[in-house]
Amino acid sequence: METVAPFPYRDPSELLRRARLRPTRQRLALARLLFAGGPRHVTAESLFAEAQTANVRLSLATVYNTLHQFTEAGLLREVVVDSSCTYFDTNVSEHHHFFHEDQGVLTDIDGEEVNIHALPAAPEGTKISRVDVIIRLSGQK
Amino acid sequence: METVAPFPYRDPSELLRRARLRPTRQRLALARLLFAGGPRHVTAESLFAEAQTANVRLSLATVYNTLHQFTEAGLLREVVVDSSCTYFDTNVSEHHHFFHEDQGVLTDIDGEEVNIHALPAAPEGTKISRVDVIIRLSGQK
DNA sequence: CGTTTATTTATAATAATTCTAAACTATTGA
DNA sequence: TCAATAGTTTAGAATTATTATAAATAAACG
Ligand SMILES: [Mn+2]
Ligand SMILES: [Mn+2]
Ligand SMILES: [Zn+2]
Ligand SMILES: [Zn+2]
Repeated sequence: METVAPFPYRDPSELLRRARLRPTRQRLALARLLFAGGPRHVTAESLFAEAQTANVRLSLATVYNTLHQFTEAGLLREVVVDSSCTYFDTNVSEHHHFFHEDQGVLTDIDGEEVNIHALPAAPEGTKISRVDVIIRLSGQK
Repeated sequence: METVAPFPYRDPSELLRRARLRPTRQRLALARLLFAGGPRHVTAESLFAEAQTANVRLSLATVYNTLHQFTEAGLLREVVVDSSCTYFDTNVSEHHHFFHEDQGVLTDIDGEEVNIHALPAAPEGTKISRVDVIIRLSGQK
């Protein structure tokens, strides 16, 4: 019986090649951390800490550079939920979020679980680049 | 024929009294700027600039203090759309936003124009404190 | 009034992020 | 294989929105 992996694992080198980014030690390590498991949400600081723990030696500046390069390449997307800190999401497909305000944690909501009925038209001369739905939660767990 | 004001004008002194904040020159001036016209969205910097132009002498620290005090009193609400800058909204009733990304401008969407059908349940032990819908726009106007 | 308490503000501190420029590394194509 | 080139990393400085500090000022209250 075949099981479908919970997340399409992408070979880090392949991924960097496609993004036209040189496969440096730092980028490979970050790609592994980001994409080897299931979908996740990180901040520059959280990913940096994780790299340290995994004994990957790199600078925080490289983490920022890489997160932005990956975002530009469409491998990540930014989620704005907190004005003091930028979150990056490895799930780039259309979906919305719970934001656990007490813990500063983002979790995904399945695409079908939020249904926006009656979206207003974009004003003259503009086009909708994205619709973000953030359900802010308070309380434990 | 009576016309309904587009926004319930609130007497600044009355407003401060109800919020249990002393009616200082600075707060009165900011309350006037914020609530005398129609609903609006400001940043600390934009409101500070406006005060300067109106020859109200106050410090930027007072603008920040006042925006937070007004928010705590329920006269304003924060809107998170841009990780580099905090927006405050004089419209505290339930509604959603267009965010004009090129200009950094927020505009209101009427409550009825967005209809979320099928909102997921809050995870165990949490409660929904707010649902934010941001329609991000690119392009002129 | 005079005393108490809240407010304002200049200024310093903080913190996330970006910038700079020098050192390092991957790629390329003779 | 190797030098030249172009891209990458990084320490450290700079930036920027925001918050903290603490002294001066103003409002409230009896
Ligand atoms: Mn952070
Ligand atoms: Mn701002
Ligand atoms: Zn997500
Ligand atoms: Zn609004």
